[in-house]
Amino acid sequence: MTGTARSKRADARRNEQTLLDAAAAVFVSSGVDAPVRAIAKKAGVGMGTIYRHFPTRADLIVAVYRHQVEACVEAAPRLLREAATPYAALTRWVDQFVDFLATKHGLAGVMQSSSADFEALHKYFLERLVPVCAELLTAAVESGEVHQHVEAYSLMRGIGNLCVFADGDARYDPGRMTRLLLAGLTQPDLADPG
Amino acid sequence: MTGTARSKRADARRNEQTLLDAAAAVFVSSGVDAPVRAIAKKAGVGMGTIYRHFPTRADLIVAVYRHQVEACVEAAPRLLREAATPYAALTRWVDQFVDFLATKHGLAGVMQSSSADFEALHKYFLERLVPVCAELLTAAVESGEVHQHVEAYSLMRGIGNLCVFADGDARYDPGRMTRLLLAGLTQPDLADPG
Amino acid sequence: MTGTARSKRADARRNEQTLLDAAAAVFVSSGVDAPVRAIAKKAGVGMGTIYRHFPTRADLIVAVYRHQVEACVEAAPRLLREAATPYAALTRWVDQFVDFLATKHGLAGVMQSSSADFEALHKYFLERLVPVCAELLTAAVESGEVHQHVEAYSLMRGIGNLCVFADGDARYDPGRMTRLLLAGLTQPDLADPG
Amino acid sequence: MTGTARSKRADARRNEQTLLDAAAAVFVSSGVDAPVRAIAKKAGVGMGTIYRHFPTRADLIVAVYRHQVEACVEAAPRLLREAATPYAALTRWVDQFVDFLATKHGLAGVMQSSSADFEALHKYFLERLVPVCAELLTAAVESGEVHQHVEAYSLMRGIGNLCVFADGDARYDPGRMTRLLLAGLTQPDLADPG
DNA sequence: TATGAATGAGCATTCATTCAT
DNA sequence: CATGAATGAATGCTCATTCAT
Repeated sequence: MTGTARSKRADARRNEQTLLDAAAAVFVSSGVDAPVRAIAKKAGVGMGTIYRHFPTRADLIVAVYRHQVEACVEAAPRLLREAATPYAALTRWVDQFVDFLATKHGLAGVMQSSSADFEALHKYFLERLVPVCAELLTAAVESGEVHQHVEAYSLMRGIGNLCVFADGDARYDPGRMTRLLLAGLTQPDLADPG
Repeated sequence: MTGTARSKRADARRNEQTLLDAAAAVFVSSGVDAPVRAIAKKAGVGMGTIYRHFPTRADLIVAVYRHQVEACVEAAPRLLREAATPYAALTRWVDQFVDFLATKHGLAGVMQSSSADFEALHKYFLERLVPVCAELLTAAVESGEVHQHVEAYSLMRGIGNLCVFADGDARYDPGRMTRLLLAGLTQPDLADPG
Repeated sequence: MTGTARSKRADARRNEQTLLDAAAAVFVSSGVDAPVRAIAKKAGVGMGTIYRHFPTRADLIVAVYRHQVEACVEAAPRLLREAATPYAALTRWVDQFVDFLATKHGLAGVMQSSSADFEALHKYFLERLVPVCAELLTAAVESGEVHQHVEAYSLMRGIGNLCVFADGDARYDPGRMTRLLLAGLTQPDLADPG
Repeated sequence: MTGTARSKRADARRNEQTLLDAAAAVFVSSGVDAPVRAIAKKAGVGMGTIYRHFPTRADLIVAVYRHQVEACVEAAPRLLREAATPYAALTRWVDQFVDFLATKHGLAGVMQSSSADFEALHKYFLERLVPVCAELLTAAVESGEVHQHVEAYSLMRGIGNLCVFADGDARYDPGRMTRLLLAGLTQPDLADPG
């Protein structure tokens, strides 16, 4: 009995992983808005299977990226310990996030979408990442490295945006751009030119 | 005959302006992805008329925003003359561009898109703006204000990205973000934390 | 110009009639819930054409049956004038309505549905028919022929129900049943058997 | 062995009752068209179990309502004995049937349906009830109370129809309507108004 | 040249039914 | 025998695009 249940669960889990892999692949090539049919086809399953495992698209997207988001969350304390300074930790943390996000076609957009369909996704990303970012940011302010005030939410949004449409364009380097953005934070004051 | 032809052309021009005004209005309320039908209705013309004047959506979007893009292009020399420094000119130029872009629901996204559908749009924006941006950037480098090397193309893309999904989110300020990005350019060196 | 417009309108009108005929035919064979695709196919048009002419299913159903409903509405005064008594007028009016309704597979059901989708339909049928029925009923009460009190709404619902699933069953005669129902109204009192 | 078999059968019966109770509950809240999944969930069993016990939905519906249908069947002789007259017995019998049917969301509709899916259901209801109704009707004719000729089949269909869409509409009373229908049967003659 | 009716591909979603475990 | 995961047909609806008038 337990054996049967266990093997079924194992099957389902295996299948779920197949789904997540397929979805990840399709998201890369067609964006996170890719047709459910396309994902199902890639995974070699029926559409119903997708809906069974992930009732909403937001659920699927969260599931696809959860590991990497959690990895970001978990990386922060370590970076804060290991990096030379809080600002260095922030920089490396942002690097990691950018490495994750830059190739996820459309994720940045949907991650901050206010559409009801993506409510859960929006919440998940922000709830997990904003506090971590805030911690790093605060530490960097307190260490005297960051002089500009920016809300963690706003910074995350900016970083997310810098990653939009980044894949497939060799001439655009989101990592470089985020580094510059962070460098801007260290500026004592921004002269007002107008 | 000439008179008729002339007045016909005048008619056509008037007509086209009506179209552009209508499109601009609809773009504001429904984004640049708004159904052609909606634009035609707003303009009080048939859909065929829109297709006649603007075969692709990219053509229409370019036409709608051409004036403002050209205004950006033309503003650069003046800013370079009038601003206290080249960097100040660059900053004010970027401000102007952001003011334009940030409120155009969906424009930033579509402008950056590498989708074949928006090829023309993408090209137009970059062809017009990148050289101007390059000029300002070069001047700011030469004045010793900007220390970081960045291609104008890359910077334009970054600025454009910072404007994505900006409207409707009171907590995110694309102007502030672009200022920080530009501030990053003035940094003598970016310590490598990893 | 007028000519062109006129011919277009004529085309559209012709087309609309084709649509209504097709819908009526499909409603008979498959009920008023028939797939839009089926109606479109029967009419030899694309689905979009259906949606263009009749944005909601309720709109389509109303359009299909409007003539007959209006015929019922208009018949009442004449019947009241011509029939021997108000009760006779009521009877003949109900006969006419039953003749209309009995073959309209599913119409009775949807006509009284409280579903939001059929709101318009529901309202149309009841707003048109209940007042007429009330008039006939009142007259028959005042003439001393009808002794049982029944709201016109309730009677219409009952008559409608008696027509459900009537087509295709030779052994069930909704006309006969409604006659009996009406005959019940003339009864001075209903003994209470329990 | 016998003991095991017996207890297995007892188990099965218990199980089946659980299913029926669950189905009845779901039918009340979601109608007799409720998804199989919902019923299985309510019963705490897999969907396969439902299919094993009741291969078609009609089988399930029949099983759910069999007791009440049989109660109707069995009530007739008693009513015929106890009621003041055969017509009174008929009236009370119909009342009982209406009380049963009117609150079974969708049952009346499906019971009357000639759809192949519900063939078995349709047949069961009519085969059980028509003979009983015929008996009551004949008695009432013979007692001189009923003057109108109606086949029991036709009457049952009419009564069933009067119960359609009855729940959820406070302004429609199927009991009242069936009483009127029966009252119509007592009428000596129906004048032909045309 | 302008109009807008018509087309139909494309996508989301639900659920009856089957069958491997 | 029971379970419930998987399948995929069915259906509603939108909108870009074409083309007869």
